[in-house]
Amino acid sequence: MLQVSVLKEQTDRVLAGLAKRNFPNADAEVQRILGLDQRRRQLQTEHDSAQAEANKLAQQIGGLMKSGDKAGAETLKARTAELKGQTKAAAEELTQVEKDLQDALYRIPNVPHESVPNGRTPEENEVVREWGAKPELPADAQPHWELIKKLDIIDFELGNKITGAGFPVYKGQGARLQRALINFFLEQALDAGYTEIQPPILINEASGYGTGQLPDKEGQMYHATADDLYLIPTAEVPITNLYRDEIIPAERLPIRNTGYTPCFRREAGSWGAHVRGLNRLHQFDKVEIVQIARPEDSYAALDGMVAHIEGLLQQLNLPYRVLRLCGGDMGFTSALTFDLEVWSAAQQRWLEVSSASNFETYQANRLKLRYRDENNKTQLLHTLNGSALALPRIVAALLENNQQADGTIKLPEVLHRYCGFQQLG
RNA sequence: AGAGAGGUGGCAGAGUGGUCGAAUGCGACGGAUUCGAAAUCCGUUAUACCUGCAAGGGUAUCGGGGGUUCGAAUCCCCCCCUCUCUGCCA
Repeated sequence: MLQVSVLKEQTDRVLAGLAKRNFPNADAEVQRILGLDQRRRQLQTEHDSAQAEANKLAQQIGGLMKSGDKAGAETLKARTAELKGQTKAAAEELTQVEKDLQDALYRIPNVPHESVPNGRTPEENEVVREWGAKPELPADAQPHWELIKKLDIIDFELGNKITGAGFPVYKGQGARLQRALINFFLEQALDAGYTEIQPPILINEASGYGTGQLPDKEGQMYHATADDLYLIPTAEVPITNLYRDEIIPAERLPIRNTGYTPCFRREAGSWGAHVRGLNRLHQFDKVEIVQIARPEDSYAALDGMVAHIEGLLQQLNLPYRVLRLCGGDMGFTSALTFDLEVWSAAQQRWLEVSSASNFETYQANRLKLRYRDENNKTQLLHTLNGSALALPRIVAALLENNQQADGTIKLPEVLHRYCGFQQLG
């Protein structure tokens, strides 16, 4: 969430940013928050001064009791009772105001970076660059959902039997290709200086709030209600929450972590014509990269992450393009997001395989994730993350783009040593 | 899962109703001493919020929440977690 101080001191910038997101009623919401904050401070002052007097009286009463002055003590107690009523009333309203304030802040999305283009729909995202040539396919080329059936490497029917729709079973070369991709991605991240993390894939409620999945994306996560835990939608959640409530020593910055996890998304209401095959799943595999950086370094870090992801796609020889998301298409918590899309030759469309974002202090504020600056003052850090990469659509593009006339699939050379084979089929 | 013990500052560890935000030790930082270092000595060493131009002042926090009391780290209730033993188990 945003800091009240930012809303107060940079109101115009915030409002301009929210307009870029087409966020309704921004002005009224911000004014309401500033009003609540003012009331909060007022109540805090009232509470504190009443409590301060009560604390003093309690000491005096202690002294009187010791010296045996019962009557004097009783007199002071009467005054104490009065103060108690005051502190209690102030504390109760304070709790309510703080809750209202927090709820209101939770509803305000992050302020977009100045480079974020205007726009409401994905069509208005800015294409930053394109790489690679779209392949020429054989005449009888097929989409990946036909190829996987023919090759018998990914089985939706079986997944349907044991779990349900959107939980495919990877078999034989399909399973080995998954493992190979995961290893390739992890090794590449290690080479780039990231530290590998294996986090839990169930998280508690506090972690969900920390990175912003809760409260607004409640319905997107699978909820294990018996233990009140959530299945992670991305490794971002546990890996970033590692640093919740921490003050990081400056010399440890930036923190660069990577991790492979399965990811679980309910994707409620998002099933349509374009979600066949591997295009959208309830469970999928992903290697994530996460950075925690000083504010002044975070945009360079974001560029570095995008460059790293591009390097992966180039080694896989997948044509891709980099998009700078417009205000209307950006995630709630992000200040700037680059999406990377690969060309799916048989479907003749771009598939999103990665999203890299800088959240600035939006997550860090919830996480209470800080460091000490040169003046020894605690400051919020910036958090960033990106997929490097999500597997299913990579597999879809690899299959479609590399299908041969004889029905086999040629795999990019970089994967051979990880797979133990050079082609599928 | 059952029984027992316990959760205190960066760490270790005292504190069982009053001047305790908390002894002491270690660590860290600053200074003295030294040619320099070790040792020694002196000092500093949490976070958030309120107030103030500032210096400062105030409030809260001893796993979390609630309660008793003029006053709670200390007493009571609920929850969470850790350790030991027993059981179960990859």
